Amino acid sequence: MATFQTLPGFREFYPEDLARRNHIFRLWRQAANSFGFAEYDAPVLEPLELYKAKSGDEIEGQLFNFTDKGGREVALRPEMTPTVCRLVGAKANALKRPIKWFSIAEFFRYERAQKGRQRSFYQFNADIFGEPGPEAEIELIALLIQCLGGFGLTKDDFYVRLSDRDLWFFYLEALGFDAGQTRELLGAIDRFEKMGDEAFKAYAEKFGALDAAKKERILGFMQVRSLAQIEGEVQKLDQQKIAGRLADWRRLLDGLAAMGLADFVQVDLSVVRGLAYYTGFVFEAFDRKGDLRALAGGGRYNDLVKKLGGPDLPAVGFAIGDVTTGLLLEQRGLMPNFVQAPDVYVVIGGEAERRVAFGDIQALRASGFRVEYPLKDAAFGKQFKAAAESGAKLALIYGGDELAKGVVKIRDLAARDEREVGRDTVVAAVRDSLSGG
RNA sequence: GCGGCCAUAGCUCAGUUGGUUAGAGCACAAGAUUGUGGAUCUUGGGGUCGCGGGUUCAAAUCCCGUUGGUCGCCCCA
Repeated sequence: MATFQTLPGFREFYPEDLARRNHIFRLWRQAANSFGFAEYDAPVLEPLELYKAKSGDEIEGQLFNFTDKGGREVALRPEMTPTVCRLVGAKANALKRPIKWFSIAEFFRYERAQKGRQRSFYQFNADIFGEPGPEAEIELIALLIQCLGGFGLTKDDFYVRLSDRDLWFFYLEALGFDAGQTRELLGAIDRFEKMGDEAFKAYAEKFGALDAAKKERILGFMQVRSLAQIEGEVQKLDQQKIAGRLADWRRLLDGLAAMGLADFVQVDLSVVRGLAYYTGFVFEAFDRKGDLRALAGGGRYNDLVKKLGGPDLPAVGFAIGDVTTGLLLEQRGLMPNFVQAPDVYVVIGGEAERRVAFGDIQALRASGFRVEYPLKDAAFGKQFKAAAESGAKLALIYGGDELAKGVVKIRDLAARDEREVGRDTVVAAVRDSLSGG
């Protein structure tokens, strides 16, 4: 038993694990590139204050934070949003609009691990700054769908639930609730799916029992699953602001439909997301079977850049995690089995043959072939076994006979046939054999 | 921060009412096999039975604590 253990919730990536992680990262990066997003990165360690400024003092309980040797209060980053707001805010006037950025990075949260959640995890983050209209949401939701669809996941595997915190604000305002009550109610709506009626307890304790008729309307609004239903619910309210939101909803849904993504999205006003800083559309991606936690989440946060000291800059973004994505791909059999087979395995007779083979091995590797050979002398039988197990397509045989004749034997391991070529033509012969197969 | 379950070899696990030197399969390594294949056979390395304490003539086994894992609650950026 090892004396030193991995810290709780932290992750080690053995080669097979890293191959899976790289596979996920590769497709995310490909998706972002095809959408014209630019990649950035930033420090893992940030001032603690950055997160407190965004989320409040309570956040400290969820952070890996400490005092550094210079007396600074610091924290390992639990998310990218405040950081990217700072980066963009600092240069906002010099950046071409729209600003479309993404990153793939590791994050840390001091929480108990559970299924799909570790203390260390990776997230793909994509954000658009400087675009106030729903065109930014169209772009991001399309990218989110591609970030899952790229693996072969279909509309039967996952979907994106769409909602709108602004619409909720206006709706509750029209029902006569003030801002404080509205915030509390949005928290209750967020918890309702899990807790049922219990979710409204906190509101009742603060503001007194919820009027039964209004509660009915709130529960009814949560049931809304289409634009037509939104229109039906709000037309009686006759509010200018709500009319504006409806126009944005139409543009958003029309745009997504025109991209052929209508089957991936579902209007669902029961989603509000717990985060108070979201200001408009919010969305979450879920496994259709529903046995995993959220795959991805995001929304509009028009006030955050300014709140963190930058200019007044509208923004939308989302994040998608590697843990839940990996679980879903495993469940659906979409995680490829990664084997790193060499092109060529070199079989070496002995000391003299090894010295000759080394020259050719170097030449083959310099030409881009993946070449392996036994580090120590071994019986031919064992070497052929190793060659077969390695998955190599070809074996090159450097034995006493070949050396004497100035040739190399090339064996096609699958076809089990061999030919001899002159030593000076080995690279060309290997290239020929591999391209022919 | 709170609760349920779990912990024996790298992995999956067996281990009798507490009783000799803790086992198997897989994996790994060597040999059979000094010029041809993923098989087979033989052999080998690998264990503080998570850790600490207690009960007992005797503990992998029973008790307490602790650490870690896992699942859930709170939270979820």
